[in-house]
Amino acid sequence: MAPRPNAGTKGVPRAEREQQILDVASIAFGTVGFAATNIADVARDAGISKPLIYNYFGSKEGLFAACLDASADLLATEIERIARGDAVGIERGLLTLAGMFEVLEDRRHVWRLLHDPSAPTTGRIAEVVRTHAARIDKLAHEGVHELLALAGVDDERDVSAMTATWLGIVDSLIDWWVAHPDEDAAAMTERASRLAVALLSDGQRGEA
Amino acid sequence: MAPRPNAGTKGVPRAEREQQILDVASIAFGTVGFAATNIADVARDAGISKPLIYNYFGSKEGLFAACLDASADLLATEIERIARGDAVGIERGLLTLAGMFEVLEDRRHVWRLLHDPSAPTTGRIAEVVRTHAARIDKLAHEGVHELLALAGVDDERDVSAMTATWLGIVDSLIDWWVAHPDEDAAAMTERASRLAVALLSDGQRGEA
DNA sequence: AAGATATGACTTCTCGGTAAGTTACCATGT
DNA sequence: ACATGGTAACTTACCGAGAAGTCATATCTT
Repeated sequence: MAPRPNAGTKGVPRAEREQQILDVASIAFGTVGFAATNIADVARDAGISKPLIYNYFGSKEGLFAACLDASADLLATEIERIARGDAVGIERGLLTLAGMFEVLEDRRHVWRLLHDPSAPTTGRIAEVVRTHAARIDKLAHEGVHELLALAGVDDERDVSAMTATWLGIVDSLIDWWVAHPDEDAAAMTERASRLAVALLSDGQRGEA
Repeated sequence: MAPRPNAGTKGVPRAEREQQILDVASIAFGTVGFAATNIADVARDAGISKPLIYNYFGSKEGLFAACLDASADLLATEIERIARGDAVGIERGLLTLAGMFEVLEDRRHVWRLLHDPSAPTTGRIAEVVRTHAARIDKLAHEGVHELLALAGVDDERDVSAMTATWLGIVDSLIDWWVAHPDEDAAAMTERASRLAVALLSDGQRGEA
């Protein structure tokens, strides 16, 4: 048999290697989505071979699910923590954003995995996504319900639409953040506050 | 040769057939994205065969580009029309939304084609997407710049982040609309106004 | 006859996934 | 000290499904 010059262990322990792979994969999945992500590319970018990924994660779906599992729980837990606080309305929203920026600081793209339309709608991925997304949606809905109640709006469809909008706002701020890597979590938090204040300032009143 | 029972014309003129295909394809691309869309499925759903699609649109990319071309121009033109009006701030935003709901009434999913991360980033698609997206982004940026100026915010990054957020708001409202097909454009417009008023109401002030 | 509308069957190629083997490390017995 | 064997970390080379894209041909209208 011909020798295989690159075979054999490189002495990197599994846990560490898995993390490297997850980092690269999260970026790929988060950037172009599940369907457009190529496992061979992920392997190349992670500096290892394709079978190692399959050895560690089983399948493309398994890899995607692992990316989510590694972070989504942290995220939901943080949001729940803030929900237990006594902030309401816009204040709660801004606090939540701050918490999310903190948690996502080094894994910004993970957020997008929760809303990847090209991800499978059946099987393990769907289940994992649904679980995490439902947890977050529930909290968002609760917060928005509170916020709208303060303004005298109670229609369930209004709350539903506003919840979707709130999640969309989070989406876009995180997307913007991904596009501006020099910004840190604290700066994003300040920026978000500044924009909220500007929107609610006297200049905007009475025009709607 | 054995006869091919389904071959031959069905008497549907090209223009009409193209529109049928575009309708089906827009939904597919808009729902699951470019990469996850299967041309054979599109053909089946449109009630015709795959080669006809290739005959009319040349390639998967050509089909995607045609979906955009058929609608994005209408959309940008409408937004430009509103931008030429004298509305500013939130008011301009709401008017723009109303115009978009009107234009998108029967082609709601098209909006998502403009932000499909799984679409190719080179070639004709990229060019078409960039052209249309740039046109809309420019108007959004302009409107947001105006709005923030009213509140005394001038930082370019703030404007940039707020523009992204605004587009995200539009995104999510349209997504919500897609998920609630019974709602018509007028109802969406009213809903958006109601939510804007609620957000800017006294109940929310002084908390940020 | 010509040209537009249409399709079944095919080719080609990408990409998820796998089989089988290679190298390094480490524990144990002598 | 050093063979021995077990295990973890790794790769090359390949397979097969399925999807993009094509070809040759058929049917309808004028």
